[in-house]
Amino acid sequence: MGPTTGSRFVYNRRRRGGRHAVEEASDEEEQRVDSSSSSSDEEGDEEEDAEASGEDIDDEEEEEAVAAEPAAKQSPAAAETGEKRGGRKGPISISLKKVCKVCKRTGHQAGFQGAVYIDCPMKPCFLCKMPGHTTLTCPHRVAMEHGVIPAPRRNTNTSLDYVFQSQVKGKISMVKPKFLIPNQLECGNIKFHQRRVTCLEFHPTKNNVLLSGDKKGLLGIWDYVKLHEKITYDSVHSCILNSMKIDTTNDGMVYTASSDGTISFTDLDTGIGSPLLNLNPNGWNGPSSWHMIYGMDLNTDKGLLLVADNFGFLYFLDRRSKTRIGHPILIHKKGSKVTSLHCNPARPEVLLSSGNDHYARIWDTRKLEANSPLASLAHGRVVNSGYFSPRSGNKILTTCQDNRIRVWDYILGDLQSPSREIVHSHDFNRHLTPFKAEWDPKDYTETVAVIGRYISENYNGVALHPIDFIDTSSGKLLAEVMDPDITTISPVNKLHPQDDILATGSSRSIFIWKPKTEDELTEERAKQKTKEYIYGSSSRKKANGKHGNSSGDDSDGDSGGKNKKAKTTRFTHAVKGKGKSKV
DNA sequence: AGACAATGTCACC
DNA sequence: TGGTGACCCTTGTC
Repeated sequence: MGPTTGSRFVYNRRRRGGRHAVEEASDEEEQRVDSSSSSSDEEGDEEEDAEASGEDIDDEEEEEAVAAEPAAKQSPAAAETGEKRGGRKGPISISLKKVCKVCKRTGHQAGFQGAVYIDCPMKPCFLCKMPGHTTLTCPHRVAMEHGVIPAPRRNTNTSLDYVFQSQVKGKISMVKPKFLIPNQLECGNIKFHQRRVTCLEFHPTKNNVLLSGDKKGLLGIWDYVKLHEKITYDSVHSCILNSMKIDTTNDGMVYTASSDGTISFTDLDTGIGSPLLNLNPNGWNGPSSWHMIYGMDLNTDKGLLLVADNFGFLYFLDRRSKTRIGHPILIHKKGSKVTSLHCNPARPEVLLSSGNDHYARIWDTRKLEANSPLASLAHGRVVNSGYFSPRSGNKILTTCQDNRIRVWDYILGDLQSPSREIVHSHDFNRHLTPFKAEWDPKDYTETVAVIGRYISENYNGVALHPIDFIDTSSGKLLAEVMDPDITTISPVNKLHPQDDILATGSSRSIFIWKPKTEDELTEERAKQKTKEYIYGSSSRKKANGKHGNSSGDDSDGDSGGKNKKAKTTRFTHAVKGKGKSKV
């Protein structure tokens, strides 16, 4: 992990002003992280399919049965023949016949072949979850729309539609502003964090300043124009930093919510903070009593900080007196995590909560009691996030682990079922920060949302996980933003409140994207017709094959399984989605 | 290059 | 209801 030695991660291919763009965490920030730092008492017992995951395709069929020692890997085949896990007495016969690592049957193999992932045909589609086809042939993947299911109650010409037309549409511009997709990697901060990035927030007044939090509780502050100006504070929280909010009355201060059960109010210049709330005053007494805070939002009208924990309760904090107000109120199923909170931008007393109980709920915080939501929006699985639309507050956008993004067009209307369900791959949650679709705060029409994609696509022989821009009014995929050097998944994405800038948190790194310049656009127009929306990224133009996973990696990093995918160049199909344009 | 751990949700008992 | 084990495209370290 040599510090930077000429990090070959030179990201500003465009060399604007010759800045060097990518830096690694500086020495003093870099701490040795040993993998046994957290309790290693849960010893891994997942030895099973190590063998089956072999990816080479040479066809040595069957090899000898072997007498295994108790500690040896248990053969999947043995597992299939009813050999009990853990019952490891005596010799076990192991057949090394190639089996599918997913279903343990022979005759097919799931896994990456080059940059293409071959599904196990025995499983339902990984994307839409329906049986009968695999991800590769899923209609939601093949269709340009990327999978929109129109809701039953669309365009019914009822009085509700009339209300919607007159009240809502009247307030929002029908003329789409010129909208550029920030699809060009401008710069990156590699391994700025010690653990995966969990949240990002642009500073509302200090231009070019990005705040970031990670799984260890580290708070990062980075000026991405002055690339070297970056600070991390590691004493603010002791574990996952789940949410951040800059104080609206003092923009030098930030509220942070963490799985350590505290809310901190921290000075951005000094890193010195005071705990506003500690839900674990008695320390660790086991997981059943440990409070974690995920959802947090500020009601600027009333000067209230709203906070919710992993047991389903909502807490109020008075911003000025820094004290708790009232009792905690149960807003989701008792014992279940509240994943996000959002105050309506137009009516701050209206709150949207999302939870692990498969519901998003709307509340009136002025008369809040348990079991008194204004509405409960049912979802198929855990709801990762829910947001009101950023201007009118009339729409709702939720991200659910059933691989669907749901949109409600009008909160005063019938909320029984969503106006739209958009199939989108984002259901992985175990080792990644949960994906959250977020509105573009600059979009007056309140249609564009951004969300990272879990499932990979083969781009010129490289398996990449794009960041998707989605038209929530139609379900259309507006743009897939990716770069061949970013081979990791990008679950955390934030659009700048004013500028055409996208910030991405991917693993431990942070990236900044900008739209192409006018010159580049002109050049591109000459080549192919490009309309209002700009698709694709430089990656398309890069020579295929060579790619380079993360740039031949920065001397310490991205080695491992992912590279296998990235380096393999056998499959170099045409790029998917090329030439898409316009909406 | 390959093993493995970290770790959230869900089905099942 | 609480415990347990399984889990399809991870990521980074050893």
